[in-house]
Amino acid sequence: MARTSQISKALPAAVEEALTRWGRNIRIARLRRRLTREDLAGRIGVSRQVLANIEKGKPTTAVAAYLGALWALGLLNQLKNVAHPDQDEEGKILERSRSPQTAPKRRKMDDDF
Amino acid sequence: MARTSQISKALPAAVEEALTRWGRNIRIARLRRRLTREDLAGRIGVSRQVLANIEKGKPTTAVAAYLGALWALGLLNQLKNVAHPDQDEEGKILERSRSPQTAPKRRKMDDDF
DNA sequence: GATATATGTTAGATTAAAATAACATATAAC
DNA sequence: GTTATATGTTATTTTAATCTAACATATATC
Repeated sequence: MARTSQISKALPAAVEEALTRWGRNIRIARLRRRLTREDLAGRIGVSRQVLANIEKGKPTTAVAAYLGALWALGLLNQLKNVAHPDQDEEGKILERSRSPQTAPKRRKMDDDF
Repeated sequence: MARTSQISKALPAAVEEALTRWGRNIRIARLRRRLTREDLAGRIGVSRQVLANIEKGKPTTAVAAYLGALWALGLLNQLKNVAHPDQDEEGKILERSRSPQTAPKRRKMDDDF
């Protein structure tokens, strides 16, 4: 990315762990399918070095490369509901704790989806 | 990333959709928590422009920025088992279909975890 | 009306991500 | 042993992601 963000330079442990595991799992899925790095990288649309970085859990790699790997492996569906509002229990509680329509504090694009 | 990968230039529809939804959900979670872009961006460790890109689902943004956003919102746990081998039904079938130890086709780092 | 705040948008500079290539190593097949 | 393949590793070049900053817009508050 260049000018590497703070987040990528000082990774929270939980993020680092998630990335490491994610990469490891992608590697296992690739090997199970008997795909070489070059094969899978070609299907994803990245160089084999980038796929190597993904399997290492490199934080500065583009999100599309990671998702592309999952996609090429047929595992993307698992990500569909990440951060889905219905599953955000804390967010739901916070929202409920505010008087339903009494808070005129800047509405606008709360519901423009 | 620079020299933008193929994957980021010609996104598979499923990946684009996943990213768009992901960004949208992050935005909703942020608003529910009454956090400004600047606030959340600060907690993540990115500029507010990068957070804006995330909420738009930009494919070339670093994966750590996306995961950092989930982390800062307390939603990272949802990602823990992405591509987990135990949940990779197709991969498990493929592995089982190979005679257990009869295939000497390059073993080596199948199990170094 | 005026003010403050959040977000949208743009521009320039910095810096490293990604591509490509070459070479090394390790295993499998012969 | 040799050959072929997969992966690891390094270097160079290209390119754009991120930062910072400034300005515009829209809403909320006064």
